[in-house]
Amino acid sequence: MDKDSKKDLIADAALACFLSTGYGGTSVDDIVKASGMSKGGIYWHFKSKEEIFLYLLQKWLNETDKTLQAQLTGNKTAVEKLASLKEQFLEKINEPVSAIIYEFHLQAKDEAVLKKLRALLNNSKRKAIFKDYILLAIQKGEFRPLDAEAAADVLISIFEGLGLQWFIQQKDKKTFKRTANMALDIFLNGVLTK
Amino acid sequence: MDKDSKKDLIADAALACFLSTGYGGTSVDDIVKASGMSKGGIYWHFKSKEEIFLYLLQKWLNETDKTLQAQLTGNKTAVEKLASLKEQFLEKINEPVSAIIYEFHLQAKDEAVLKKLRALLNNSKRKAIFKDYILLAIQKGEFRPLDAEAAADVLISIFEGLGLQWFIQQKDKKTFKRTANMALDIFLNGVLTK
DNA sequence: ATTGTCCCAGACCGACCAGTCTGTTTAGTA
DNA sequence: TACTAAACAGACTGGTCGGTCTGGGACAAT
Repeated sequence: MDKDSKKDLIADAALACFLSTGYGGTSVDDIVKASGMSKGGIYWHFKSKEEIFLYLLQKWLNETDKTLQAQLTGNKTAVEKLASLKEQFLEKINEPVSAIIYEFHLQAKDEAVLKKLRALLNNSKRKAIFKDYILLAIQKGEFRPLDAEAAADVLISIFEGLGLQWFIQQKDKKTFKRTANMALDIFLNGVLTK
Repeated sequence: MDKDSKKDLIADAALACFLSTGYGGTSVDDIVKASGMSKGGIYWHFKSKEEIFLYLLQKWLNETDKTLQAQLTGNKTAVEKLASLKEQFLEKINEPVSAIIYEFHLQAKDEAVLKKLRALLNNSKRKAIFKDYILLAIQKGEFRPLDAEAAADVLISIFEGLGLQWFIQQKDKKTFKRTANMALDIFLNGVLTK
């Protein structure tokens, strides 16, 4: 039992709570119940609820970066990479992590906390991974020459937007898949060399 | 002074609060201060904080639908319409309404409230407006034939995603404009007839 | 056995917050 | 003027929540 295992246990329980009722909607006592620990225990490992969230976010960003890198690198074609990323995306679609980040950002009144949040998000390699993916595709002649940085942001925006649309609408998954497919179809049609 | 003017006065004050600190981050007392009214007055017009939010949301959705329709109908070309919509979008970008809706959705524990929220969102004509816009563009031969319903969702997702990216990152507006331009460029490149 | 430290349990506290209640003013009517 | 009901004002309440505090069990070291 390594040092951080208890910390992760608490964080995992907190994650489950956040995913179902959001950051503001879950009390520390909820995390107490979900983790099976006591309040004293939790506050021995973390100094505040916000710190739990930020710890959790960092973990999640790291993992996401890893899986993202796994999808977007290698010898496959750009189209294939994006398709496999889409599958990954559709599997994880029921976790409204983005919405929770926005929520946390909105209600954070302490400027220091906001600073930490921004630092975490900026430290994520997500954007760089997307950018490299696009640069490589351009280099290989798959994508037409374009501003890779901006295109990376566009791709991120598309996925974010899709995820949040799903979160709000919660219609049938078949319709949503159709929309996701259409999104990638339009995107690829817009960037592939003719 | 018509019947709803006071209601709207309260709602406007509440909107200002929500936009700066989110739904959960603003207390009814905040709205009291911002509106210049008393708690008794507010609760005479609204029966709960949630009701204020939903009233506000309805108002906002109606107005948004109107301006949207103004941008996306008429004799202009599809490209011109989208460009003017983009300008409108860039002006209003600092109002994180979407994020607040997600926040509200996340923390809403009462199922009845969620139902009302979904009903409001479904009653919005936004999607239909986008769909009609796309259908017309296809009919006029500007866009290639495609699933207008799905494409409408894609366009909405792009704008939503862009707005939330901006909300989180808060970098310089110039970079953001570049991204927004790139997004529309890619989209149009993906849907225009060749 | 005793001391000390790590890790936790859970009672407790002060702040805050949505909503209520009582009283008062204002506007309309007769 | 007298009456009524709408439209407030603001003190108050019950409950919740993040965080603290005290105590204690486990376990190693002396």
